[in-house]
Amino acid sequence: MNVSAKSKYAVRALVELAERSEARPDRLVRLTDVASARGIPLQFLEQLFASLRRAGIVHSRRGACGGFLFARPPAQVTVLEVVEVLDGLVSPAVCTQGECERIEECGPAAVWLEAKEALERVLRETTIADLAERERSRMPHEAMYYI
Amino acid sequence: MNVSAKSKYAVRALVELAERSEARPDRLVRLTDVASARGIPLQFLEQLFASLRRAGIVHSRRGACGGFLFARPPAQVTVLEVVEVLDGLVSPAVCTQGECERIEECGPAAVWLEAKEALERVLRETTIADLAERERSRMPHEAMYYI
DNA sequence: GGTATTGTTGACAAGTCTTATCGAGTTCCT
DNA sequence: AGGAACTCGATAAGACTTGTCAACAATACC
Repeated sequence: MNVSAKSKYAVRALVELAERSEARPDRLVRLTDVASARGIPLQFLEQLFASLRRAGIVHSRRGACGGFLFARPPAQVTVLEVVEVLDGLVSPAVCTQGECERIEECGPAAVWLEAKEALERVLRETTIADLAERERSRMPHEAMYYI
Repeated sequence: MNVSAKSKYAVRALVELAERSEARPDRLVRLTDVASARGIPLQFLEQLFASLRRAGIVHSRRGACGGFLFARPPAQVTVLEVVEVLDGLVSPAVCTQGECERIEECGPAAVWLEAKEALERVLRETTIADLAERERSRMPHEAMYYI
């Protein structure tokens, strides 16, 4: 009953990406910078962003001056979406017995389903932009200059 | 982001235990019977019930005519409690960085915390007795006779 | 064009978690 | 005492997590 390190890393990295993209909309963001800013193993982060790219959450460009940027505005990327890409479907539990044909009558199954829906609701209502906003309002960065 | 098979097995087994204890309050329930009734590997179930016993959820007696019974009424045993005994604390995520001293300002951490609370709320509001009740009302057992 | 820079891909590996299985030990009824 | 029934610790296969490594491909800049 845990969100994996993958999802946690990815959410933090996407918040960093959102901040850097907003500060310098003209250029792509290198993973090297994100990794060192947030203390995430670079080569692990590359794996995560490859998945995010395939899922259509970010775009990338190779080569010098390459990097990543959001495919959609961060306000349209929910935490739930990120978690599902990296951890698979969020479903606290499915019936252990494969051939359970009376799922409708199964008390335990109903609880797991309710739990899943409560969890999804929370994660779906928060976007990457929300998190970036929260971070900015609570931790005004001295080193961040607006030109 | 999954409840382990341990918890799912345990909840189902506890529901069975509640039903059998109610039907025959005078005698202890053998795990052999629970395991075969619910299709749970017996020796795996023994492990789970050893944990439940240490956690004070059930009592046991060894030897002939031994078995298990609830230490408290099933109406006072929540699903959350069972899951926490078997799966550990239900916390979707904690900060990946061990030495994160600004937990209060961390946007991502707040989301994980909210998710955790939503999940706990659902699991805490359901008891084993509720599940046994649901099962009884939806699946009236032909073989169950009330004297 | 050549070269440095940057993302892409796949293989691999240590550690941990899950899901059991086994056998010896312990307790209690008869 | 003897045996039935439950208890407990050790062990283990397999999957998953969390990374690491190395070779490769594309792009910009000189």
